[in-house]
Amino acid sequence: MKCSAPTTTRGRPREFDPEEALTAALRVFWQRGYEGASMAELTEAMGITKPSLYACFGNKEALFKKALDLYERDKLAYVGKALEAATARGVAERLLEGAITTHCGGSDPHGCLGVMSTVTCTMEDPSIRNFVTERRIATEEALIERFERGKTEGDLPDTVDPRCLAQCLTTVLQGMSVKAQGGSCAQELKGVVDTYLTMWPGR
Amino acid sequence: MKCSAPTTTRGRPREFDPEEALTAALRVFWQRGYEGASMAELTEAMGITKPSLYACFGNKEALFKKALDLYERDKLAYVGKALEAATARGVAERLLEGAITTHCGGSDPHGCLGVMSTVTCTMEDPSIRNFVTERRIATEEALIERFERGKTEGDLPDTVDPRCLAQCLTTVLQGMSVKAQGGSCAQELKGVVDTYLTMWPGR
DNA sequence: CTACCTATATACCGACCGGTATGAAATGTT
DNA sequence: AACATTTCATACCGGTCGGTATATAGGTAG
Repeated sequence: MKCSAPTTTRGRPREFDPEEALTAALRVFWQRGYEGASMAELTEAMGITKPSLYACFGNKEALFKKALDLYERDKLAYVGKALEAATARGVAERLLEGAITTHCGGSDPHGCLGVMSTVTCTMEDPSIRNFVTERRIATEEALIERFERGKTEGDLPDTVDPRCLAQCLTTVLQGMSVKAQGGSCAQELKGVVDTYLTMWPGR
Repeated sequence: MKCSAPTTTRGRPREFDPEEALTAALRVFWQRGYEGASMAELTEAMGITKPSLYACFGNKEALFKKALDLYERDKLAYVGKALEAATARGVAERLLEGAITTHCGGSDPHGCLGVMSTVTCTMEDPSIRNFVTERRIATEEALIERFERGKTEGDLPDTVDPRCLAQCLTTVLQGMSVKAQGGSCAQELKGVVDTYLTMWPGR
């Protein structure tokens, strides 16, 4: 990978920090979407010129994938933590509250980059679409397995299908992202979460 | 409005049907989004040339608004019908099932044009964003009022807030649109709907 | 028929798109 | 000092974007 710092630095040293630049790029993609983010806007936010960007990150598509990686690692870390909750209900609570703070929080753009990409990249070239879809399916499968475990542990009634319950929860989470992007405030989403958790079956 | 047929037809008659053309434009917007739909693609799908489009519909933004009007009138007619159900649960059932057939149905593009526009037009000029937001809020308010009525009629427990319940339901509906656009099939959404309706409070 | 009006088709506009060629500047190596 | 290597800054590439000027074709009104 070209953007990783080689052990022996030959040639003119790079004048910017790739991680900082990638963080800036992530923010642009986050609020403009993949197509909506222009190279001009990206380079300006990253504080570098286009040739530097292409030399370090490849092209727009590769930059987006790296930004999405960073996004999942930093902003979606709460998902992994949520799966470690003691009960199925605890998992749902942590996911829903994490979604509020992450997608409706302080200085970051509202809404989920993954959801946004799912919606906008329906017709994009398959490379980037598959990249987004894989991540989504992976976390959903992890959630299903967690609820299957919860069912064996008595967290969920025998009547509920763990797969359907997991998909219902992700549906709510994705809907919350839409609402956040549409301008809903954290308080409004809090009401949705509380209502949904009241309806939640089991412990 | 220029595209309405005047009673006395002077000048060369138009060679296309504006409603048919608008239907074709709606389909393009539906699967490409507002920004993703190019004028070239639109004119080709509509079977007319660019000057004809501009003369009849104004510009891209005006065309999109007219298409969104048509969309709500034709494809979202089930929403108005759903509000006429006898009970709050009946309303939810009709909305959720209508969402499946509409957003995951046969020949039409998957997903909801309104949700898609909400997500993609976050940064668009305010004119089109407000246009989308107004529609969304209007239907949400109607749903809230319907659930408030349902609560007085005993459809809902005293413990639930009709506003929060309505917003929770719209969250699920919007999430279903995301899932449909992401490739989920009707059967998968059916599982979500069934699970959610099982959790539904009251009749 | 002539005058007038409107829709059509073609070609074009400046602006922006993602991406790159080019040459100078800055380092390590010899 | 001379060279190899890498980054930087500038200017530029063909293509597409939304939108339009222009001229012609097809109608009604008189």
